[in-house]
Amino acid sequence: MANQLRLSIDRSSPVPLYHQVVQGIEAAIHTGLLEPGSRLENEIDLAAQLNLSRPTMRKAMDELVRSGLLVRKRGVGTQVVSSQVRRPLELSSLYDDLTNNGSKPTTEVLTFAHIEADAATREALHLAAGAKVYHFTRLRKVGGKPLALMENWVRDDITHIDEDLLKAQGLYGILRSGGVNFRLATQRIGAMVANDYQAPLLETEPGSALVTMERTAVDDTGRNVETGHHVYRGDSYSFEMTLVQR
Amino acid sequence: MANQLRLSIDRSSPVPLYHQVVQGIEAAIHTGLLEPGSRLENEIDLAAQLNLSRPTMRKAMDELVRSGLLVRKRGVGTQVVSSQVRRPLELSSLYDDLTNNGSKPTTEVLTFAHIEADAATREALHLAAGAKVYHFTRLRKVGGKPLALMENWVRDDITHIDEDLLKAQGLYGILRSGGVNFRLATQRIGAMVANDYQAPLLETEPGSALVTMERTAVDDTGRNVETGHHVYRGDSYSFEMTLVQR
DNA sequence: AATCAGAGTATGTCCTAACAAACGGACATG
DNA sequence: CATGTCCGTTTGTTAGGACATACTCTGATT
Repeated sequence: MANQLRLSIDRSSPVPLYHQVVQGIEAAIHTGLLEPGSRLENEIDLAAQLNLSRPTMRKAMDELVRSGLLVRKRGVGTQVVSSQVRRPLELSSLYDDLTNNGSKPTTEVLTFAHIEADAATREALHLAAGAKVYHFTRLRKVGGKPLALMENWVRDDITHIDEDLLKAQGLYGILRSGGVNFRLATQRIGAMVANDYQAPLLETEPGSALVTMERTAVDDTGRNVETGHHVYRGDSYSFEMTLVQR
Repeated sequence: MANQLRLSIDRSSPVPLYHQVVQGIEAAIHTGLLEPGSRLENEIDLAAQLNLSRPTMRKAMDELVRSGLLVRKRGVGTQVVSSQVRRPLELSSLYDDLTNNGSKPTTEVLTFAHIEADAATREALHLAAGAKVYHFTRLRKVGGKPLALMENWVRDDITHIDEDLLKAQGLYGILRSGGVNFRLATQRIGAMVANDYQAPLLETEPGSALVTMERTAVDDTGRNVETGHHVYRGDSYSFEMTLVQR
């Protein structure tokens, strides 16, 4: 089979070598140079061809296996699984997802307040009694069509937030500009039916299906930065993801 | 801070050393020995204490970072993020999840057939025209209460399937016994409202919220083994997951 | 001819070693 | 006093080697 992968590695680039390999193989798979089901050469030969050490090559393949593009079998070899693997659910905001997608989302800020956190919020954000948070609800539209109704609570000791900022960009963009490095988030996805408050805002009927998401995000210092409760129109939004066996 | 982690490593065990470290640290975090926010000793000292090399220690920490239990920062150190991290959504069946949870699910097979695959199924499973598949719908209950209504299509060239098998165990269990090694799955989660067919089966009202999931699973040979469309009662099921920034 | 053992191959695990880069605090300088 | 620079600490990247283990295929044996 011996696919000729003519990857080029730039050793003067600040991008780590293993990551250059990841990008190269990803590109080869997406452009169809490496077809699903085809076998790659063995790690040692590939490493030798690129003048890389085996650990570096392995680290690259590890990432590709984790992301679901490759499959390894001991004693057999490494195989391309699929060309159309979705990126695993990313730690990104809806706003980022939409703009990356070429859409132009708009945001309406329905309510905005700087208030003392209630018990549930203090619990979610690990705040002391009396701490204050930003609380706001937003309506996100794409192409003039409402998509999501979002309610969030954000610590106020990170960066200043106001209505104008929220109108102009996504929450995660604001927080990142404020120096937050997100590390992980826990979220829960479920379903509910639209109530009399949600339905007119989302321009749908009470009783129609909504996808719900609750999320709490943590930054690299271990602070719970943000928690939110979002609902999406069920007829125009769903969560797509790839699960990889480990 | 210097937390004393008294892990023990068994070099005669078939369990890889790095995985023993993962298990040890996981246990320490869950038992509260390592509190959220506390800093671990640096990699080199930890490795030395256990008589391990630094790469081995790093590989263990890599896994813990990926799973969201730890956070690393160059020049600073490694920190415990949270003790209550959910396992990332696993490549497992609902049946496995429930039995691991201590519940005792029951399964009713509503329909069962061995039929020629329609166009959508051939597309999803990458089958040639005329290929046959198993097609069945099941109702899963826990504690006598209906939870999920599941419709699946499965290749017939893997292992024999019949109603009795489906009644006794989960689909993934059957397929695994038949020699299938699952590698990855793509799935989509959304919402809908119960229709007149679903509602009575799930013992709920038409118009109530349902969580929907569509999934296609791939095994280690690259075959698309199974595809399904499931609906869950929105008031008793949701998907929980942890997203990790990479 | 069927079955089993072994060789070959590829990934899995583990080691030592070194340098790079980012972070934070201490210290020196204006 | 404020600011910038340097340095120690810690993680990030890369190399090269060694042995273990699982799988496949082939050849020998029964």
